[in-house]
Amino acid sequence: MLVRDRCRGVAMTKLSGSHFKPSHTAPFIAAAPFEQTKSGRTVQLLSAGEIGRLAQIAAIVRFPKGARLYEEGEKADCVYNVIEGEVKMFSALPSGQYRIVAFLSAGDLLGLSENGRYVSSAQAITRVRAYRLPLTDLKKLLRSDPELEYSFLCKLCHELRVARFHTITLCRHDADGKLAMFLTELDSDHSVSKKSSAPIFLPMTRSDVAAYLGLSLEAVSRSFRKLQRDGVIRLNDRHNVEITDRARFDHIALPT
Amino acid sequence: MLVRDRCRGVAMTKLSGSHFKPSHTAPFIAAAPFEQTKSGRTVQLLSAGEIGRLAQIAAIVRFPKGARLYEEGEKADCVYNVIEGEVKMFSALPSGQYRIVAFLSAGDLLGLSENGRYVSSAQAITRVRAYRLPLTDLKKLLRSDPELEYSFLCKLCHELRVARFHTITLCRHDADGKLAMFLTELDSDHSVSKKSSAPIFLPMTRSDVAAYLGLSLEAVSRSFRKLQRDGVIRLNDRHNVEITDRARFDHIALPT
DNA sequence: CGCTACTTTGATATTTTTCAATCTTGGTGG
DNA sequence: CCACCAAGATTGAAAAATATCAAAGTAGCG
Repeated sequence: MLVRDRCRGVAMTKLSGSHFKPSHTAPFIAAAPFEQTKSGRTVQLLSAGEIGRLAQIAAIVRFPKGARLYEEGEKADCVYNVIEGEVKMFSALPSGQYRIVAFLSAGDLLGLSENGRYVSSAQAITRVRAYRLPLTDLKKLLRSDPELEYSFLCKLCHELRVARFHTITLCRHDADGKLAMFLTELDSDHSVSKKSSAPIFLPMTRSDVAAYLGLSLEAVSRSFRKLQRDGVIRLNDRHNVEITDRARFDHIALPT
Repeated sequence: MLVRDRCRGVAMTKLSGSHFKPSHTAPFIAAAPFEQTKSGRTVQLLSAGEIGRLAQIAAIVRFPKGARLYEEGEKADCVYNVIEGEVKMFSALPSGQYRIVAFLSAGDLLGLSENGRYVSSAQAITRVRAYRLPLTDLKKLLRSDPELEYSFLCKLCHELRVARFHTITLCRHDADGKLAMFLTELDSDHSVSKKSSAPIFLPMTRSDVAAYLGLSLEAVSRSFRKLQRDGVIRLNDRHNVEITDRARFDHIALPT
């Protein structure tokens, strides 16, 4: 069943429990679990049953590039689970600038509120597909389903770790180091193997990187070029970076 | 029943469900809830029943000033709920420096793990009293008690918001502004009313403040003195600050 | 094909870091 | 009770880095 979301005019697919498809079109929450695992990487936290129950309250929504999922201060009524695409979560500052507090992609949750209102804004960096979970339904479901709730708990722990690690990146005072740590972060998201030499995809602009790293966009640009001049990375194009000298790169990315 | 913790040699009190006392000596988890509230402030998330069930698996532990609650990389077996005192959570860097990712006090949780190991170290800044919750018991309890689990969920959301706000503080490039935002953070923790002119207590050293704000300790010291020279704050002693010109202070603390 | 948004590059100014020395303070022990 | 000691805090001067301002170059999109 396809319905039209009156509020935002985006296409929505209403799911029923029996219709949802297993892998790419089912709720997916990615995180590193508490327990010891062999891979040590992020995994799908949801079991088949949990996916099914979540699917019953979920609707698929699509956002074109640049669309706002929600605005800071707006009344919070939904949580989103990203299926594909990239979202930036940011706060606007009085000066007119903005700071990005997180980049979110497949398997991530956003829309967690405080006092009934969204704490920051969310905007699609690329075309985005996501599950929309009405807050009232979700709350009811979580309180009746400890297993599912536990998965959400793990996911939040994971996000907390990521946010706290981000603060360590931000404490650095060298732009090259910040950028290298940022690239490492992106790299670890998308690749399972450590020694990935596959190009890293950066959907965001230099401005966004700057707003995430607490740098001016000029400093970001200069660092990209400097790392390239030094033979540490190669910029295939603005949004595709390859690490050409892993040893030197890792050395720069090592927190100082 | 008083038992001795063999691992750390600290005094422990074993609680039984019927013995726990209601207010200051019962598990306490502070956070701003999702829903709209009148105060908008952090509240005790736990109901009487939840407190009781949590108390059954909890033991009170005491740590002298400077004691380590746990070390980064250590096998994670317990979560702590701070009753009183202040704890710093930090990561050591290869250079020998350290970065503080969070200060924790009454009502806070710490010890959340990844892959069965603690992600950062925790050290008592003052004398600390806390509940120790064995991870296996806690997990079992949470999975059987959705209401309690929901409270933990809210707490994690709260911590995530705090951590993300911290990144906005770290993006500033002026030491005065960072310090003012930090003082605001401390102030909002401890006071319910906004126009508190009560002195702010800073249990941590200048080094700790620096490690939290991504500054050198000299810069922190200079900012304290500068704000005092300008009549914005007054340092009663190293650990007690009073805001003497709220308007100017707020202006400096406004994110830029 | 041209416009617009994004990126790059250059020169200067501001700020903090760093290194070094001195000063305070809180605690200890005689 | 006082003196001493060591950790923590402050201050100064110089060096290093990014921010800022300004201008020109690219690239994607309609």
